[in-house]
Amino acid sequence: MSDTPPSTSQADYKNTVFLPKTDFPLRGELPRREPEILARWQGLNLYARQRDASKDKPKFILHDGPPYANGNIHIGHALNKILKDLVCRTQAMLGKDTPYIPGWDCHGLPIEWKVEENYRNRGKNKDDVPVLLLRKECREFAQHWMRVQAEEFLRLGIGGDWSRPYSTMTPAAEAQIVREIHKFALNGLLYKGAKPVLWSVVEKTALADAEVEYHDVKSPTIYVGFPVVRTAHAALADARVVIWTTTPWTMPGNRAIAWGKFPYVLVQVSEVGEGSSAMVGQKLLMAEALKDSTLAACKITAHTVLETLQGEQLQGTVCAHPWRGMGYDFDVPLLFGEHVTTEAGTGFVHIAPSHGEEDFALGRTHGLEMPDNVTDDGLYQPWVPLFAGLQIYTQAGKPGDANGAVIKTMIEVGALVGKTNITHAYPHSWRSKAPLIFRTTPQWFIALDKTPAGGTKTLRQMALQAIGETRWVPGTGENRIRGMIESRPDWCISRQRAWGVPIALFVSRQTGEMLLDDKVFERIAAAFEADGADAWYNRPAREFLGDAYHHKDYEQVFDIVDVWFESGSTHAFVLNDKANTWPELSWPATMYLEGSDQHRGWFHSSLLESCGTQGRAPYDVVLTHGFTLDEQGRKMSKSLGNTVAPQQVIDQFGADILRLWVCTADYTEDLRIGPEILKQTTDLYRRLRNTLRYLLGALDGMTAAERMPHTAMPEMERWVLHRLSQVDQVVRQSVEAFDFTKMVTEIHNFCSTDLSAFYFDLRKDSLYCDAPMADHRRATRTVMEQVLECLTLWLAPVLCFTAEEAWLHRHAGEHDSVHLHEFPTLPAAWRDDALGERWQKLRAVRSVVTGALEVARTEKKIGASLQAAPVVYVNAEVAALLKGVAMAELCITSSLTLSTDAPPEGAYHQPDVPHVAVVVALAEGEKCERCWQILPEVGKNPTHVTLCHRCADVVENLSRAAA
RNA sequence: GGGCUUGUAGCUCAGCUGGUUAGAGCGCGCGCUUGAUAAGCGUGAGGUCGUAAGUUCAAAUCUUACCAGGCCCA
Repeated sequence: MSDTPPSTSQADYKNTVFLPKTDFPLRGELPRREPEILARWQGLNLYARQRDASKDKPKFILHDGPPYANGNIHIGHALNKILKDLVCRTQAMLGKDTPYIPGWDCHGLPIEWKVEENYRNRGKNKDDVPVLLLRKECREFAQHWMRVQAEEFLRLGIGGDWSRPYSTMTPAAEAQIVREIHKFALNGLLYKGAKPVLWSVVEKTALADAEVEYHDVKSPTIYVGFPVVRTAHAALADARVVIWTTTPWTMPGNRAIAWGKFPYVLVQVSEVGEGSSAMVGQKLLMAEALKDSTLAACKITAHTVLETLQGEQLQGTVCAHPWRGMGYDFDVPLLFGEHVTTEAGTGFVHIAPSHGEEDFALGRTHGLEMPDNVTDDGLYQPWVPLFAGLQIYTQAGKPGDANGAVIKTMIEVGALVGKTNITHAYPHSWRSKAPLIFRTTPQWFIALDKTPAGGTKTLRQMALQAIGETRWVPGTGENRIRGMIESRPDWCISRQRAWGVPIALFVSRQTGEMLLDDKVFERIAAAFEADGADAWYNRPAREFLGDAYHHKDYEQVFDIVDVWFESGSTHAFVLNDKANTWPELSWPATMYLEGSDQHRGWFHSSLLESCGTQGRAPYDVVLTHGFTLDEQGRKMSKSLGNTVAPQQVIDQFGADILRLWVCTADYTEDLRIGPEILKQTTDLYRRLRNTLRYLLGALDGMTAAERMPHTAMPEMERWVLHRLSQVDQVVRQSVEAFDFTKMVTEIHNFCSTDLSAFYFDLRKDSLYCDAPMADHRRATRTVMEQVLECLTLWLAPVLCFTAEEAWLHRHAGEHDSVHLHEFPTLPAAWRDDALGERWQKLRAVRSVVTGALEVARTEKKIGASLQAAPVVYVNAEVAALLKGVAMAELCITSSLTLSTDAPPEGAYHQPDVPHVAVVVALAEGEKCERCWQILPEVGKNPTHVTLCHRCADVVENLSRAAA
């Protein structure tokens, strides 16, 4: 090295190479950096600036489905909110105004429970707590979790007006909800009916399904013979129809017997065993399939079969209640029951319409009486003959004296045929652990099959029509909700609870009719507007009733409305709100976007509510997503230990990783997440980040003067621009279809296959070694600048933090943000499909060369591809394709020879690329110290003996410029 | 039990109305590079398309059953 002039030392040549230079770090360190970016957005007041900048653009209104404010967010919440954010951000970048007002669902049972639990822990009984105090604590509880969840959503990068969210518990919301209820009262769809519910006599309240748990208990079961009094079938004239029940206490409520479509037998008892209740000579009717088990249970040891008949033949048969003449003188008809099976019992089911779901349905169909036999605390009502005042369950949750008394009376009248015990699953309260009873209670309903006042269609018909007029994404959602709306019963909207919006009505004590008076309704709504729904509890009734009515004539309804009715009304108090709190919104929403469970939930209730009050759906598009599962496709549960918490992902990887995960999975189905999938996501992220980083480094010092017009560019640069326009098209189409998977896949493959593995690799030589203002290099940097711009903008909705970081490295503006820009509008001239096809072929030829190089590498003939100087044998057609193409540059070899001669024996070729064969030779000459190409010319330049001509020129010019 | 729905390489996804040896990216193995370096390039190995019948000249693609999941109901 001593004879080499200092100015031409290797180290100095290295300094003349234009390597990528950027402060954009290789590693994201997202958990640390994202909060800084969030703080910057807050400082910029970004959301407000976005709204301001887009206020004249067409609106895309994504109405937020309110999560329930009672705990930290889980991965499902994260998925939902990220998808919403993706929709809003992509639509905004397409040129729409996308105001987003997040909301919360605040009323309802789970919160009420939690607050009650706090009381119990302090040794207090919730019944002793004034209702307004309870409601206050519920409100504070919900407020707390709203704040917590808002922070968590914000951290995910969800853009929205977090300073003005909506909630279902503001006075304005509660007032509008009550107005919506009144609309249903006035249009005639609201009515008072009855419904069987699971009732706790200990807590003196109905229980929701979620409050019920099942435990095995031992129950007395009795076989009772109902004497036939009228029949079309002569043999049955003096027979008894045998029913079986595990709840003897329901016998006073019996009003019918149900049969099934299977064979029955009439047997005559000829012998009974020890302790049998049956009597010799009795004729008993039971299902053929259950004969043996029934006879055995009733200890009937011998019998004769008198007759076999089909269930259908029982039509018209009527029994007497076993206690006829003792206050139970009504007829007990035999009716067909869809639910009757031969799985257990006798094939006859005792029907007590007040004490069972199916009993109730059958009773309604046939107009059976629904006696109100049981008090709130589990006693027979005073008017129940024989049993008034007896107890079904005690206040300790133990069986009372009712069952025993019923059985005793059955024996006395000779109706008991048999008695055993059974252990079976029975519903219990999950709080008091007391057994529950079915009890039919008065409730408020919205009628599905009634035409509202002034309308021409029933609510069900309107809803079905609205389903057809809505765009469902994916399309399968339409079937699902249609099936539900077609078959659902009337909507029961009342709940006997404290934490919610009361069904603020008055009912005449005299007629039972509800009071329908606009003025009364307006006073109620005005009071709610001022004080919230608490007004219903803390103001006297006469304040609402006014002078026209006397409060003693009316009963005030204190049931609260189903929370689904409330959330189903959000469109009314958010999109359409009277006070114009959110003037940027409008009704109906462009889109509702929730998990697929909401076909039964929010999509459903919003549809019914809106059809009932507005005659159409509150949305144009409904997008649904699946559920998050673990990597094995199992549902996540704490007990399985397979949950993935969003907080954990954010702390370990960053929110952008979670956002990218959403974009790699197909959200129309269930999505899996777990360690391996997250690792894959970080790998994808790294590729995207590195592509941005490389471009930022390559563009170091880029100036406008360097830019080159499209038409002056080399073919390869024009090909890249063509690819940009293709990707742009896919991105836009994917956004229109809400297909973010396709969008991200396209971008990622472009980065990987076209840029990193091809274009960047090939252009390193020009970028690093050409003179700064060489045409070739200018073209490269002009294209790279466009590529960076496109990638940053396309990725902005997905990697909202990383894209911002990249954007600011390129456009250092104190007040700028990538999120204030739209997708790039690319010149139509960039699109060149012929060029695209041509380059596909060129890359195929290239793949034969790289294949050949790989063989040479394996044989240790070469290491780097620049050591090679392949000879490529092609036919005339391929030769024409390659004419004018710098093949050595394309293949990153130091030189390359084309030949149309026949390839020698053993030349490398690939079956998928015909007429191309390659023989790898070593490049001749010395290695240029600067560009590393091996060329014969190296050593010929007296000043720069280790450089090629190009590099010597560049270095000369540089040192001249420096001097 | 009912309604809707899913099952393609280790992972995430493409495979249109049935038609040549089932594709991509990532990961993995091997090699190269050390001037994108906790990066980059090349190359290779991975799938009897959940299982089994059936329709058809031909099925991942249509039908049925079964198995394993998911959501909602009962």
